[in-house]
Amino acid sequence: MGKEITIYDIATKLNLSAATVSRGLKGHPSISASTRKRIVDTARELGYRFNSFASNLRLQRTNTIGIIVPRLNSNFMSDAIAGMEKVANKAGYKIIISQSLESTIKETENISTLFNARVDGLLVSLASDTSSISEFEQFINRNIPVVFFDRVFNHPKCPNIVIDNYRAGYEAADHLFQKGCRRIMHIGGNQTGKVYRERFEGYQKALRDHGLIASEDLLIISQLSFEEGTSAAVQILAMNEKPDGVFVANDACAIGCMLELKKHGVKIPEEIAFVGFNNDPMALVIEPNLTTIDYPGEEMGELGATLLLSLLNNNNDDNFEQTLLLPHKLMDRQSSQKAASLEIK
Amino acid sequence: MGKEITIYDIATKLNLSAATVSRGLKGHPSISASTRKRIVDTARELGYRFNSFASNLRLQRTNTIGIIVPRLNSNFMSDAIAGMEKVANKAGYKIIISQSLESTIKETENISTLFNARVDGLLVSLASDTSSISEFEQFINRNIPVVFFDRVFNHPKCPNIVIDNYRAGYEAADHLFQKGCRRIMHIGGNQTGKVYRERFEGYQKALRDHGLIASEDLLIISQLSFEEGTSAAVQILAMNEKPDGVFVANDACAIGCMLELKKHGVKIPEEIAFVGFNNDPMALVIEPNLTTIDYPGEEMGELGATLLLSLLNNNNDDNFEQTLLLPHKLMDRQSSQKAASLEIK
DNA sequence: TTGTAGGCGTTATCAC
DNA sequence: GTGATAACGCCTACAA
Repeated sequence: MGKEITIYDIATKLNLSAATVSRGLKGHPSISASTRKRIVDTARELGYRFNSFASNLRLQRTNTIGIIVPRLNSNFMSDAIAGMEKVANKAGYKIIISQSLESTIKETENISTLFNARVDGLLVSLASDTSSISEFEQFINRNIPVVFFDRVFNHPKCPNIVIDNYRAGYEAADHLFQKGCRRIMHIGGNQTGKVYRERFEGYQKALRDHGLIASEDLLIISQLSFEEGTSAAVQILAMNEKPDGVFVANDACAIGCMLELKKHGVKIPEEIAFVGFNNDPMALVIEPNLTTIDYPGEEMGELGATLLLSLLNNNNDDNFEQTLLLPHKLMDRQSSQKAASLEIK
Repeated sequence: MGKEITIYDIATKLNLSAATVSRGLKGHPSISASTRKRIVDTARELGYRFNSFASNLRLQRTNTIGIIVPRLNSNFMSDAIAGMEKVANKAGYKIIISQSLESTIKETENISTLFNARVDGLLVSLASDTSSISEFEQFINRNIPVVFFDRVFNHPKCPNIVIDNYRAGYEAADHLFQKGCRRIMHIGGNQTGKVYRERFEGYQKALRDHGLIASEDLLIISQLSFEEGTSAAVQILAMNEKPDGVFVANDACAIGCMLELKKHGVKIPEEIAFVGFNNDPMALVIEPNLTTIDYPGEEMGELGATLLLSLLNNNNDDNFEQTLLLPHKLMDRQSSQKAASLEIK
């Protein structure tokens, strides 16, 4: 409640002008060292704090970047955000975070909040059923950079940071084939966005390449929660011709499914082999360990933030790669698992 | 790059004053419905966007709350933050998040960043080795509310939101005793802050109450990572007199330890029983499922944000409970586990 | 119901 | 090396 100290207060006390104080505080070269020291000391003494609004208002920028994600509380997202925070913080930027909770409506609200907050740029992973990015036009039209990551949307002005979900899906299914599976099932996510659709398409292609059919019976689409994994297992148990391999588009769901199958005596991977996606810590806990696609969250966040910052600083508006592919990696947990079980004996 | 539209542009276009436009946009009662409509329509037409700095500068508040946490990417934290975001967003507040990465130095930097960003209030979970909160005095002195959660610090002006770690530690150890354990080990975290110290003290008390000794041999202090769980297992395997029960102050570490012990043929819980802490999703994946202390992250976040907002709006500066205890719950996974293993047979 | 005027704190420009 | 001034866009007492 005590009145805030401004540069005028410092100026008055030192018989200087506010302009000089401002320059002194900023380390402007034209201020003598002794004056600068007096200014800085007095500022501290009086308990001065910089007023970033006034500065923002004057400079027309905020040093803030906005982040919109579907959910904050997933392993991948919190890693990604941790990476962004690191990079942004080091560069003197603050981050404002909001979550859409997978709702396009809430996403739209978040967009306009961040728009009004005048963030300097935006890092976005879309809600799963967002099918248009017209809401982002207001940013794009003003040359405020928007970078999509993970759940992306193609737009000539917006860089994308992703992994090659198509190839990863292909590799996952191919891996199961190489292990001898011939009835390979897929449990996939919402097909509105690109991510899960591409994983699915990669899976289909792998099956075709091996002369297998990706039949409808071998497909379940869900929200990929742990619980839906359990339900999927129930469906599998009821099937006449069971799959001998399952590629699940995320680990939590895969593990829910595996646990339920194991509970009913299904041998994994002998009877049904699994490949998941995300390399969730749980994948190393379940037995047998889950083979999965590793996918660098923190790195993706760092890269996204770095890219956004470079867009902010240079004006090379069109001088970027449209799509940045980060390497993913299939973590084959079979071999290590066999080694582990040998050790136990 | 196109010039920003201001209320003056709208005013000019409509032959009104800026004051009227300002009021119209805010829904001020003294503006006629028809005028308001013309204002709002014109604003939309011209692509006006509200300038929150100018408003902030004028109103001396930001509608922003700052959050400082040790790490963003833990289950508990991302739940807690998700809860805060929900509440804050609903109340029209933005959140700015920063992580200390368990470093008191970075924490101090974050504090001053948020101080300069002039957040209206602060939600804080401290770095594990922070032992003084003098850095927060600048907020407290200005009556900017600071609410601590999880990793808290007692200060007459700062509410704390926690669970009863002492009791939880007591219950965990007591549970092991009830299951028949008599050499009960503790793997605890950094003892600088209150959280892990209280869990440890609760454990000690339980042992004393049952006539057992909490000997030094039965204590390991670590950072509680998964990997340190593995190392702890190695230590246990090397012990002459092994424990028959272990209370670990978090699940990740407990599970790292259990997996390694299982790899070496130790039967869990028959030879060594475990109780963890956090109710991490992994606890339901490991076999046998891990008995653990459940601890509501999202709720704690919601409560923290709600409390902070109430402090912002009322001026009941001293009219709050110093410490809010949230209920925790010991999730006994033994019984369900036995049921599950029966089913499998 | 609407308008006038001044100020929130900083910084860039121009002058000295 | 330092100072005076105006401007950033909004809001609110006060006046009409």
